[in-house]
Amino acid sequence: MIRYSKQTRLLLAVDCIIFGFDGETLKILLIKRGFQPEKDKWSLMGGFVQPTESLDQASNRILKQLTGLEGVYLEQLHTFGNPLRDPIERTVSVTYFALIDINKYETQLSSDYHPEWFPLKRVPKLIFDQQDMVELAKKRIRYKAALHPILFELLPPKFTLPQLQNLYESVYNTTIDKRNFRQRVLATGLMMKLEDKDKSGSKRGAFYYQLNMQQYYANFQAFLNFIPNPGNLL
Amino acid sequence: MIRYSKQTRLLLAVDCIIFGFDGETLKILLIKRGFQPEKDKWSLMGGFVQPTESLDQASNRILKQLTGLEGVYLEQLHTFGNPLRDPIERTVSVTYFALIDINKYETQLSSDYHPEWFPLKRVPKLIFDQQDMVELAKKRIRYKAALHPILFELLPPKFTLPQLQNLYESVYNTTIDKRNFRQRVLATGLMMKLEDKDKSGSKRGAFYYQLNMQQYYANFQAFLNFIPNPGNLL
DNA sequence: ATTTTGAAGTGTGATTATTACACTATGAAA
DNA sequence: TTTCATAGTGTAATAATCACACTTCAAAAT
Repeated sequence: MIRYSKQTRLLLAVDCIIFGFDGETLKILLIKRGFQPEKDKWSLMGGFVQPTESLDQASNRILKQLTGLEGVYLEQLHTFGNPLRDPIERTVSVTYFALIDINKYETQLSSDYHPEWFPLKRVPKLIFDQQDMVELAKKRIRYKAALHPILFELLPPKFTLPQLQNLYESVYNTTIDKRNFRQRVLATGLMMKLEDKDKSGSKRGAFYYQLNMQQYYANFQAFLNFIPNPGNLL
Repeated sequence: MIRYSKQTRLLLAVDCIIFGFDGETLKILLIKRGFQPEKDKWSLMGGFVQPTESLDQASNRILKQLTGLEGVYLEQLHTFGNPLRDPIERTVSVTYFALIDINKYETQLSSDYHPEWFPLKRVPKLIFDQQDMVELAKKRIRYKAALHPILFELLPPKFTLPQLQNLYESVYNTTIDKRNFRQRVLATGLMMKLEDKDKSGSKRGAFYYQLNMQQYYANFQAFLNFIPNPGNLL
């Protein structure tokens, strides 16, 4: 086999920042690392890129390994390549962030990794430079969600407007006027009102909505304004 | 030395998409590839990541190698890792895009690589998946410039408003009303009007402006609207 | 000297988007 | 039938955006 001689080869890993929303706060899923170094420390779910797989395939594999989920929102975030980030051997890490419906996850939990959900404000110390990865992912999700309807990926297929508002408020750590929020999001035409209500949150019940997938895909790249004064909040 | 045994190591490269603006059109800088495979074909400037350098260091090194420039705008774009993208040996490429002042470049040109500027509409066939890299870079620059004042990086320190407008019009392949454009950009407070004029473009001459760096850094993350209806143009 | 020329520069009114803000409706439980 | 907690609704004021056409300047030509 011909090779590019004299060049250094190195390890390539993929690490996933997995976001979920429990109705209250935005959380990320961490595992207890299963091997040395830093064994049993809290860590992002990750793994080495295998010889025949692409980076997207690797990240999907890793996500499925932990959550059992496929076909979820997964986007490449950034590649971290500081030469000393892994003390054992140089390893470059391509990070992805995933947005999953926390309910779908809970039923298919793979417990090999002792995974746990942590609210973003209470993320434990992480190994290597994973703290930076999480920070960057937080920034990115806020940035992107201010303009594009990605947060729906965190909700079940049927959701209520109060749920959606909670989600936005928790992502941006702010409060939004109910009337303005409803007007704003309904004006996008992304949501269809359903007949039935969610009665879990109140006696009166709140109407369910679901995404209009046509509109969703058509408008995904448009600059939608989901939150007031987004620039102030990032 | 302890290592992660049994994992495959692979080559890591950095490729740079270098943008410049000549006053007329937005261009990228390409080189004739100096080694096999695909020797002498048009290619992005790139190189392998060296054992002791970070990815940012590698991209800066590569950019300097070609242009002689340091301290220019350089941002990580995306990492391409399709296992078959390089036919010789698996090589993952971390791409960066650079925005440079084309005038600064011309004086320090390194000709070892037979570099040439190509208008974005007339980019020749590129090797491997570099076509995808360029497409993505184009999208990213449009996306980002719609919200953040990055295009100033393509202009000399002193520039005129007609120049700036030309730049925006050429990036978005559109025309913008002069009055609205001036109002819009001056309202950001990013620019300071200078005493002297550029007389090269007209008899009357256009006033030079320069960036107010305070404002520039302070407002960089804010969502500024530089072009009308950005969502329609991306 | 006067005129021509070509780009630079300027202001306003109409439309649209955004914001602030407070009460009523519902239905279960007490 | 009253209480309670959350769901749901409208409007007016303000701000942002858009469309649109003429004047100013200074060099070059006459």
